[in-house]
Amino acid sequence: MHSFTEENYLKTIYYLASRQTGEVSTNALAEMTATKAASVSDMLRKLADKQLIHYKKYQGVRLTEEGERVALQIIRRHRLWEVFLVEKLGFGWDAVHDIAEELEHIRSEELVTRLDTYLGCPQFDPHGDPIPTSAGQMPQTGYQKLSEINTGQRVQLMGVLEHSTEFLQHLDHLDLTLSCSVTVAESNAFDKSLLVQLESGRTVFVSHEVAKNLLVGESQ
Amino acid sequence: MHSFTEENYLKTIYYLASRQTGEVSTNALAEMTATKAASVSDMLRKLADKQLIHYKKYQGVRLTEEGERVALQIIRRHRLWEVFLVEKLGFGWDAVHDIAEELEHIRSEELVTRLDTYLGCPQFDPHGDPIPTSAGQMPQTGYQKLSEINTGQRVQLMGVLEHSTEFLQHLDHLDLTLSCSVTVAESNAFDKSLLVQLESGRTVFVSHEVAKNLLVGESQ
DNA sequence: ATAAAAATTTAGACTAGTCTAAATTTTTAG
DNA sequence: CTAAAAATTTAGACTAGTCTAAATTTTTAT
Ligand SMILES: [Mn+2]
Ligand SMILES: [Mn+2]
Ligand SMILES: [Mn+2]
Ligand SMILES: [Mn+2]
Repeated sequence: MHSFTEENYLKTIYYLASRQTGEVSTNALAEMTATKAASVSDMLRKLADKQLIHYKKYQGVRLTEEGERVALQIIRRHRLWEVFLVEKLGFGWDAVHDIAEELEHIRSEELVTRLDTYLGCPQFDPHGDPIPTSAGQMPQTGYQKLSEINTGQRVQLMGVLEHSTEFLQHLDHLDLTLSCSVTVAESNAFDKSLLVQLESGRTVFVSHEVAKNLLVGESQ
Repeated sequence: MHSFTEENYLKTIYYLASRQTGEVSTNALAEMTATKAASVSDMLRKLADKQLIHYKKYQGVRLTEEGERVALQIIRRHRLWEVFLVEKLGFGWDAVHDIAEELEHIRSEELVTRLDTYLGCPQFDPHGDPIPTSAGQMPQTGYQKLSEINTGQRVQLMGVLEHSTEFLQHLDHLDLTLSCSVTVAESNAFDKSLLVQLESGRTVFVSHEVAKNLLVGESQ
């Protein structure tokens, strides 16, 4: 099948493509995978040979249908394992990503099927990210960033765009957990920071940097 | 830390050493790892450089204390994952070995600790193999081979020495499951085959080849 | 429109792990 | 004790994935 490395490139291409329009650049991939552009170029040629990406030299890449299928399968595994680690083993949501990065490469269709069933076919991972279906579809969510919410509106915290341990621990510190309801009490015009009221009545200060990385949906 | 490949060599050295006296030979390792003797020689030099094995050229190898510690850790992970796959995900005991071969290399101390707790700190894997302790001790079991049991004796099936899918499915077919009690009804002097009586009263024919690979303990 | 800057690819080299073929050491048999 | 056989190691080569430095292409700015 495909090597760990190939799987990781495909996943990264999918991720970068989902956050922009047009082709994904060599440099963006190099930064994301913590390698050099020269190494990325080599790998892109290989992935193109295997028909996993569309690639014209100097023009960036995008996934083929087959490439996207593989990418979504890896993302599905990653997110299912994250659910397992949090729901069954009791890990914190800030501690599971790196372990899932390894578990996602275990090669067994049967394992994924059984794991999914065992977990009750979850729709979202511990960070609110939707879990691709076994048929290879990425469920769409209509969430907005907290930074785009008007003052006075009440919304529910549905996901995060940043997955670093530091960021997630900061949210824990602020008592901002997934699915909690919050009201935007004040918006500071100068630095775009927010004052946000929790259900408990307590208000917390949320910087623009943080608000940009929080996904929210209609309350209730 | 150590690469997958290094971990697999250490595990294999441990396995071969446990089934013989004296040093493990290059050829034995080559056969077991399905590589060539030349490749094994290269790797042995590397493992010796890392102080994981005692190695004198042409004289075979044995694990150092550190090498054994690493080997036991991998075996512990392998067996805990096998318990998970059978007990939690509902896999058959004949289907878990290959998946565990991959899962055993996931690098997280915390993961193993939590998995162990989650599984209720099991002492044995689905094949009756003892699970090394977190302190790095391999529990000793005083089992005998079914092929060494005298006619008329009643014993309990405690483990298997052969882990192939084919062998395990054959046992399923014979209704020989772990912890079932059996009585040796007849022993055939010519081919050493046995007639064995199950608790149900039914008798099954067990070839010497099969009996050699079944571990039994005192009944009850 | 062109020159400088930025992005990308190519060239050549390195490591881990593997192989075949050849050389060396140990073991076995006579 | 010696010669053949068996086991093991060494030599040289290959692949996947990576790197640095150099070459090439594209983009940007005057
Ligand atoms: Mn993750
Ligand atoms: Mn996640
Ligand atoms: Mn096994
Ligand atoms: Mn086992």
